[in-house]
Amino acid sequence: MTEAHWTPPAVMLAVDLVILTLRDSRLHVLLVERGVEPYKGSWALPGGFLEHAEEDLATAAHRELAEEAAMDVETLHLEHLNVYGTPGRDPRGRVVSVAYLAIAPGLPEPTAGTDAAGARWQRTDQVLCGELELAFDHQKIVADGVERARAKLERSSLATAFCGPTFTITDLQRVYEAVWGIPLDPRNFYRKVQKSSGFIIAADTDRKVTTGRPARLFKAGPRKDLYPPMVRPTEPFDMKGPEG
Amino acid sequence: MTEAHWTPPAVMLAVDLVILTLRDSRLHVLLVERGVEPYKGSWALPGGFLEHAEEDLATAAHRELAEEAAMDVETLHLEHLNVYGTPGRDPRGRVVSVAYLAIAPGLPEPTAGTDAAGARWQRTDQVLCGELELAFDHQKIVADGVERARAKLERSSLATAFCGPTFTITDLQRVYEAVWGIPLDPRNFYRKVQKSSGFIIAADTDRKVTTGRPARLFKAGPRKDLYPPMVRPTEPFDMKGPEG
DNA sequence: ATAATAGTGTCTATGAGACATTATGGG
DNA sequence: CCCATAATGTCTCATAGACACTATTAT
Repeated sequence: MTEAHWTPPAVMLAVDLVILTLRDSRLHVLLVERGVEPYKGSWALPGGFLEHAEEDLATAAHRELAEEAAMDVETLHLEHLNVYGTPGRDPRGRVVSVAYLAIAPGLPEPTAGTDAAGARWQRTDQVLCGELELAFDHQKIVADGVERARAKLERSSLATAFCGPTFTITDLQRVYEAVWGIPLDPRNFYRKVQKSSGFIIAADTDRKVTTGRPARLFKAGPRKDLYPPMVRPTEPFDMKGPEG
Repeated sequence: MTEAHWTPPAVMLAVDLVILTLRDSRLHVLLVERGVEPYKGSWALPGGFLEHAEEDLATAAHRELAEEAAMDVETLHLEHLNVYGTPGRDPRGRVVSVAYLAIAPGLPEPTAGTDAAGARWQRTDQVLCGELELAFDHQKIVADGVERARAKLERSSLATAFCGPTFTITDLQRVYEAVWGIPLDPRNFYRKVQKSSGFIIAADTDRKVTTGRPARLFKAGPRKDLYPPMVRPTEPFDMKGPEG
């Protein structure tokens, strides 16, 4: 706003969604197959432009999710992830995309919506290593989303959101292992989680039926922020590595 | 993108900057006095609209910083903070603002640039408690920026960026105390920081002149991510408080 | 000497990690 | 009985927090 009667340039605003879930003890991300140019036929994150100038960003995110993947999860909690606005990232012109992150328990198999040729769950590790190439800069967006999820497991009780309404402590451990990508000791995990006051509380329902001793069932506790945090192991610093 | 020949609506894109620094061992944020409507005369974060449709967001942020606060800190590292796009947050129409966060050592007293009537450093605690009301939703943006800074001190070596090129361990402690808003034990802090490999390294320059024993000088080490993190004390969870 | 700040040592409680052991179900 | 998984206990080491003490300058 340099001049009095100058009007700011308009840009196209889009939303992109990183929907993470757990399937077969592996972290998956929701992808759609693009039905229109550009990148027609490529896999991409669900998302799209604002419908009208007054549409709320979160509203647009939910709408795109329903349109492209036929998911009407009104209850899905979307969290702002980042903004991707490098000029040239979209061949259609100046598009600034606001990325949202959602994390949820075993979601249903998606079906392609009106705007997409297909929709499916994809293992995040296959996306991160480049085994499957995504449209636009969506690989970077997925990487940011996964890293955010990893960090959130440490200080928040988010992991319980990956599980169903009730779960065993082993179920919870699987979440941490899948998202962090490392194995954890069951005994120590058990102690740590139970000692974290307010994290999980016993559910007085039946136990989980399985081979072996039946496990107790728990549900998410009232605590949202964990203290002390569940610190994830990191390699120590050796004062000479290229990074850290 | 529902129809084939439908074009997305255009929105006005703005950037806002949360520039944090330390003055007199207190956290301060850079504010400008608005010279134009709306909110003319109110204090607000520096920022403004994109100049043209192809301008990069980070470029716009640096430009606004120079225009409004006469700061030509090209080297200032701006980090994406959040997006504020609630319809109605700006009376001029649909404005989506991308907030950036920067953290730097004792910056100079700002001078009002071409677009602002004034510029000054303001204590963040006075902004957060509402003692000074800001334009738009800028109080919320400041709160988000401060919380982000607090969290970053734990896992990154960011605190050294608040200091000059060399600093004493006490200087570093003042940073943590000011940002976290709590006192720390000097002896334990000393041990902890020195044991964190790669965090700080001794500078073989002179010692700091002061009354009392002269202090050793250090400079930032190569390590960017701290492990184990410098966990900030938090009140324990009592299973009944309204929050946690 | 005294004041003032820098830097070190020591003690204790707690948590992390490794791993043995017991408990409880189904074949 | 054996097998599989759940749940608990024990040991050791590292760290956090509290705080006494020594060191080095200026006045």
